[in-house]
Amino acid sequence: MPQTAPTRTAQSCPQCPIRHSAVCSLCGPSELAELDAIKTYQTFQAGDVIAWAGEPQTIVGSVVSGVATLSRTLADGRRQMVGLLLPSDFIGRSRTQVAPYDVTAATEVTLCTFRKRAFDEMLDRTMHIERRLLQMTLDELDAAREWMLLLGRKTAREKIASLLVIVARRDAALHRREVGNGVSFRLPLTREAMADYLGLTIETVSRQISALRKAGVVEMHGTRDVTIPDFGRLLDESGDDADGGIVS
Amino acid sequence: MPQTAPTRTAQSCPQCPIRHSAVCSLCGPSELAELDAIKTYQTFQAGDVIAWAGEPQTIVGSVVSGVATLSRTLADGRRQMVGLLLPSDFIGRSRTQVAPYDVTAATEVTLCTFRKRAFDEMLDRTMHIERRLLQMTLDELDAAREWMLLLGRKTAREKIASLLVIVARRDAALHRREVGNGVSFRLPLTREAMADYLGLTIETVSRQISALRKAGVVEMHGTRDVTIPDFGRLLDESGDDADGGIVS
DNA sequence: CGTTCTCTTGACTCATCTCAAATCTGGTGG
DNA sequence: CCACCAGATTTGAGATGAGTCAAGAGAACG
Repeated sequence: MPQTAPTRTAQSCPQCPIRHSAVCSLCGPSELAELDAIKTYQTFQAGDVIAWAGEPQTIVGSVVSGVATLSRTLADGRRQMVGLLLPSDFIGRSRTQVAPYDVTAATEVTLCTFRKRAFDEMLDRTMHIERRLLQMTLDELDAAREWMLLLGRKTAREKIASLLVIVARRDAALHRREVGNGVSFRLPLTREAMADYLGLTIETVSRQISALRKAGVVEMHGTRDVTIPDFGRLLDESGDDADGGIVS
Repeated sequence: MPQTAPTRTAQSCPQCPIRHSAVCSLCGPSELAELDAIKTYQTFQAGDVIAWAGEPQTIVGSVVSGVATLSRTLADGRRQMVGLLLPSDFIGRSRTQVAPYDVTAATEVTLCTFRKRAFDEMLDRTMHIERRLLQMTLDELDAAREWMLLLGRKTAREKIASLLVIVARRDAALHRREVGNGVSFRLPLTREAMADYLGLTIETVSRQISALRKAGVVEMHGTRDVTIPDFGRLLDESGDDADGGIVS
């Protein structure tokens, strides 16, 4: 694994793309200035490991752009992704030393990182960061539980369809569009990453994508670009409650 | 489902069994008095539904004794447990209206519930409750992710062994003992609840327990009481990193 | 244009599920 | 105290979805 050193750059908070959804989103101007003083931007290449499970925690900060993954590995090499980190998501734990997960860049990833000590001290002084961190952690917990339902009870085909729904929705949200018939997007994950995400093997992922393609549920252009001609059809395939169930 | 009305009782905070681990554990005497004023104890019978997914949220509070479960159900009835609520765990979400999960009493459960409005106001005024809630939510997130690894990558036999390890550890912690060879405990879950927890069918749960019994890994006395003659052996069967990996 | 990696497809195996029946357990009323 | 019942659990036999192993087809890259 060719671990390249992260690139460091600078950028100011007010025009930050994640200003209104990241851990700093409840902060006022003075708190923002404090954060500004302790932050550094770092960019990682796709495939780079940002943090190893069990190693002392060196990084806390937000994903500014790109996709990173959290994963755990069993002694014999079986691997399960347990989190997907998208722009504005927070990496690392305040007030603890070791992360129990591998953090890996799935695409090129830029992070806004904070000096850990200074960040922890700010947490103690202000309640805005901590409050936002709680909201975000609760959202992560909901996502993790939705994911548990997928892992425990869905078929391979439903898992693939569910993943496509998630990526389509996120992509639409990022571009401030509605998901609808004919949406196109690029998969930010390799087949292997998809398999790790869904608790499947690469071969099964590949077969189920082919099956959905043959059934006309998705159209593939090359191996990463997807078009969904009928989004409702994809939703049906995902196995989720058809009538929306809990609208979120 | 014979839904009995919960029993209401009273108890004072200082001698509360979960005083030092619940959401109130960082609170000082004055905050504790405030909480005391807005709390009510409620007891539910095994099998009672404490909250339905999608219904307006009526309860926020802590589990004082007993075991409750969080679960989600797919349109066609497939069911996955997504959380196990033990004494001191917090039920409900502040500042939101609907819970996305069914909350069910697995055993007789006593809750220390708070008036929602008053509780939310307290959250805004003090930081101790919110801080503790963040710690607890992070712990829940870690547990959820560990669980995802189990659901996505472990075999049925490993899943059963893992569950037994978890229950044995929790039971030992509750009685302030070490887990060791010869530990005994009672399973707080039916076979069906175990199946929902592990993403299996009850038949597979039953078969794997029988297999572990025949292999001498566990001894069963009746259907709920378990003895583990060799805890290390059970750990091996759980598939987790043998050398402890991340010691937590 | 090879080389190398990723992805797809095929053939076969096996773990887990499904359907069905037998057995056990705890509770109830006689 | 015992017989009986309903629900929970165990066990069996067969079906099947996903994994494994192996090979071939595409893409990406120098």
